[in-house]
Amino acid sequence: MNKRITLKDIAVATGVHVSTVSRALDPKRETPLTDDVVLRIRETADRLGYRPNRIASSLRTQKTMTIGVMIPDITNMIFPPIVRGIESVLEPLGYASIIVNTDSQRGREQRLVEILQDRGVDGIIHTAVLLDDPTIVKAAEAGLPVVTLNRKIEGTRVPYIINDEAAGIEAAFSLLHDKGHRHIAHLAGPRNLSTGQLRLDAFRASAAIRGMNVENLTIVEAAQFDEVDGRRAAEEILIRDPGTTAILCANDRLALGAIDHFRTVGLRCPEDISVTGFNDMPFLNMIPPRLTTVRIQQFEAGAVAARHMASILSGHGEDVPIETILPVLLIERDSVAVPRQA
Amino acid sequence: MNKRITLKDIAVATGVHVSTVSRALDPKRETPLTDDVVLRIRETADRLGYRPNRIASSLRTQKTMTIGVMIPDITNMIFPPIVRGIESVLEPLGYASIIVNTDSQRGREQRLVEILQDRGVDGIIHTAVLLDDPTIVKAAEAGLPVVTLNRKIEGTRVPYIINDEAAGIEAAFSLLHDKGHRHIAHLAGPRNLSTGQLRLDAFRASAAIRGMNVENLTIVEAAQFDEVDGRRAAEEILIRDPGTTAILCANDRLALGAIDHFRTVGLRCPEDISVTGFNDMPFLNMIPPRLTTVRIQQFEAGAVAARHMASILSGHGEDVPIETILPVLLIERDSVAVPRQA
DNA sequence: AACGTTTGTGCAATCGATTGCGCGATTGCG
DNA sequence: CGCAATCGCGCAATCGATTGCACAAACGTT
Repeated sequence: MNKRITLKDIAVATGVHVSTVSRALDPKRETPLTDDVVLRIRETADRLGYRPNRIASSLRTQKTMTIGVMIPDITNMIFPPIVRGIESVLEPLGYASIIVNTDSQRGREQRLVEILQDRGVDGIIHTAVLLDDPTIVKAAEAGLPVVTLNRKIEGTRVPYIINDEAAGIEAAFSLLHDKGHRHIAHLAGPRNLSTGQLRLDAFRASAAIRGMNVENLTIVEAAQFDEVDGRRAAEEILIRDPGTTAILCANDRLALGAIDHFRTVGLRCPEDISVTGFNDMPFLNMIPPRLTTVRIQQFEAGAVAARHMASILSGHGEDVPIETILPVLLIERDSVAVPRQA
Repeated sequence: MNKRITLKDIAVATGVHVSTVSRALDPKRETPLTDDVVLRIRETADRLGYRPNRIASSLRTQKTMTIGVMIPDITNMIFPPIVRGIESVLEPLGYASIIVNTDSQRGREQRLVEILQDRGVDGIIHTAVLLDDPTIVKAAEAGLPVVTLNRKIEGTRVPYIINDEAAGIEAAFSLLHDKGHRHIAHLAGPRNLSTGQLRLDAFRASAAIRGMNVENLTIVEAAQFDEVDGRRAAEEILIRDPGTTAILCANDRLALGAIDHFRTVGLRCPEDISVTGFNDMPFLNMIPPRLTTVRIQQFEAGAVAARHMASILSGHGEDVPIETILPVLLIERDSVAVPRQA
């Protein structure tokens, strides 16, 4: 167990003071040093295999070069690309990230923010889902750099990156409407999640601009963004309005569940009923009927968030826009057709 | 920006020395203290909202309560459950984890180990894939606690957790053989990845115990564990042995690719050719034909690895077994049938 | 030649928590 | 009642890197 090399070791080896070694090894050196000394120090440093102790450095400088990444659940397939997007930007800059899963639980989220702060993260990238979580807001107001994904925090200067949910819903709605659908139901996500609420609002807006009576729309809210609730909600939609010819779902998994329910009651998609999803998750194009859906830019969203965070941390916080809206893309596949009796 | 509370602040507030405060707040206190003092300190501590500075603590104790988790790629769906399994154990114990993606690149892996060591991680959990990566071995030999997943490191005392790959392959082989298949090909994974090699070996073994000529087996190796290579390799298998009635694939994605290729050449699965996968990845049961595959315990594997790591870190390293083999489960679905001309 | 600048380096404090050592006070025992 | 053992707590060093300040040497100026 050979001891780690420290500045002191190098200082002794070269016969200078540790402060000089520190300065010689500092890339953006403030104090002038003789080239000769710098060279000698550099040389012995990597001859001895010196690796700076980040802990000590962090203690002194109050910077850990670590950022916290809060996500609901890494096993949800839409998040890994976001994480990689973040790291694609932050890792080259020397930052490491601590990823925590909130499981969308308020209490847990609060504890995790504390944990991250205890560890002295330089900032937090927060892929929010809960519509109201005061913890992260408080942290931001206390001066911790925060960037959020999918979530606007009103009344603060916290930058946020969101996908153009409204445009995505509108594109899907437009497609259904253009095909001739007039009985379009919405299988909504949980209203306490930002994406659930936003997509619901967008759905109503799309209906409204086409002169449809917003009051009469069939809208059923799922409790979870999963297949089980998709099935349940789809069943309820058919009960509430048997004349439904198309269902615009708040995400792919709900759509998959809905289609599965239709199968059990003998309805075929898209012949009997059209369905659209949202997210375009991996392998979706291998599950029949290949779902028409809206693709969002996950990797890019993470990368943008990370770039903004990096700007803030390097003191250029004023350059980063409060709002960044990423474009989405309608992916037409096989789950939409003209309504049966048009 | 209100300053953080430190031990010194509490010391001043209660009129004792910081060392006393430190001891009073230490749950496993070595030095005896008056209950009164402890109480007063504890009380003022959380009145002031004290949160210990882990950085300072780490510097002094040489423990960061952080472990590094190295995985090939978090966007590969089999890894998120492993990560959650790890965290389910480590987080309650006060550990945080830094997750890094190696992308199965040797050079990258080496840099990442260094990065983790620079950050003073207390240990590394390494979900290995590359069959030979000297970096992690060196780190382990240098005294860093290491536990590996999916990978045995010969000649060391590094504990490893593996799924019972051999049993899984044997189960799949046995199923195919029992159905009457005698021309069973293997669509192997990359040989430089541990799972690729292990499953290939197991395939040969299964064939051998049934008296089949191991030399004559049709085995094609994919360069990547993905659908594209699955298609390519499947095509080659049919060229090499048109009489093939079943293909045992080294993982699900290869199997999916293979089936896709069969579709393009007019072969149906399972009517014309049977296929098995490995891993039982999410949503696999929604992709037709529902693949018969071998389920591995990802979450549990991560949890076990974490438990072993925790044991080592708490000084009970001698209690952890070098080898842990997790059972697998054959999941029979629809991609296997009796051969066409039996 | 005298004096003010620069220039290169050392000194020492600092970040906040931990911990071996030791001192004074209390307790126990004979 | 005296001495030793124990107890409770303070002192100060320590972890390793960073950085404001001081200081000496070298330089330039008049």
